[in-house]
Amino acid sequence: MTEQRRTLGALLRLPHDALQREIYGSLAARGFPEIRPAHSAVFRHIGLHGSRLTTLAERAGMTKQSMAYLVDGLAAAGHVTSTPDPDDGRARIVRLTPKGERVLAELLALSAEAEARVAARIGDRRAARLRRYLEQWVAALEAG
Amino acid sequence: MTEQRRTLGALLRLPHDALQREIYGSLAARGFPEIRPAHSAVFRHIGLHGSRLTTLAERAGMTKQSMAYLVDGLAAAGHVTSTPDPDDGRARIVRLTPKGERVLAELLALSAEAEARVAARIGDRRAARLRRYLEQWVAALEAG
DNA sequence: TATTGCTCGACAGAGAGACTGACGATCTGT
DNA sequence: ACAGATCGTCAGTCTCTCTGTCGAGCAATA
Repeated sequence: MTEQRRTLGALLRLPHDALQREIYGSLAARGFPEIRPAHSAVFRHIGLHGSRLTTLAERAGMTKQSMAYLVDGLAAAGHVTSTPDPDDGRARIVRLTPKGERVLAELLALSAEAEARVAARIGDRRAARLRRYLEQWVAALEAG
Repeated sequence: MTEQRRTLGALLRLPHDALQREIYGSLAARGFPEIRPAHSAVFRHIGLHGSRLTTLAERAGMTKQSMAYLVDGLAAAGHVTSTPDPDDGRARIVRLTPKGERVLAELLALSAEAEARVAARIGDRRAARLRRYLEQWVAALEAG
């Protein structure tokens, strides 16, 4: 059983990858096989009434070009629309379609279900603490 | 301050990415800019006396071709060698060079340093619990 | 021993997802 | 009115992963 010590990086990556497989596997089974993990950058950051491409890119921490690539894919599959901004001739507003909103809802639900399964495996208390510590870590990161 | 609830996936991904940036940034600063995160799949799984390509691929959960791509890069930069297996004419044994061993040592050291910084930010006790809960999660994953 | 089937690693090709650089169109502040 | 900043796009590149195919070598058996 000589448990070799894993790096913290690996301890984050392994559960993350498992979570991702679960969630996007279920999403595919529920009728959205075209949604890939990278698309979550759009769903996570898009506003209720739409957002600019540049805003999305900024929030997701990626280039406009990369975000455009993701948005194009989602637009082709009918999950978002991209319409001209009436207030700015250069800009376009990306909005979720009803189909896209269903996907977002599914993603949030699947995420919650996955978290509940984790709680079932390691215990409610521990799962709650795990979340809290991660939140604190993230807060520290964001503080600088 | 309307803290919106993040998914557990995001709470794993954000610290993971930050950790990765820290570690590979420092590694570059210490003279190994050619080592990229994907290469850790090799360093993490290679045995003390070398391993077969197929074994590495299996352990890393990727195809032989993908592992060969990573190994080729490391071999070109002098971090590993790939020599014929005397016991099996088909196989080749991938081994760390002294340079590769230095990289492995740096990676482990940088990982430990990063973990210590986390402990400094969220507290020793919490960091220890965080690691323990993640280990339990991973153990549960491996159990099936 | 000869054959049959499996395994090892390589070759070729593809695709996702990120990047940089350059650019025309448009907005904004002076 | 103009200079400079910003919006999104076009074109090209790179990393990292995948599939499919294949020749060479190993192992078990008829």
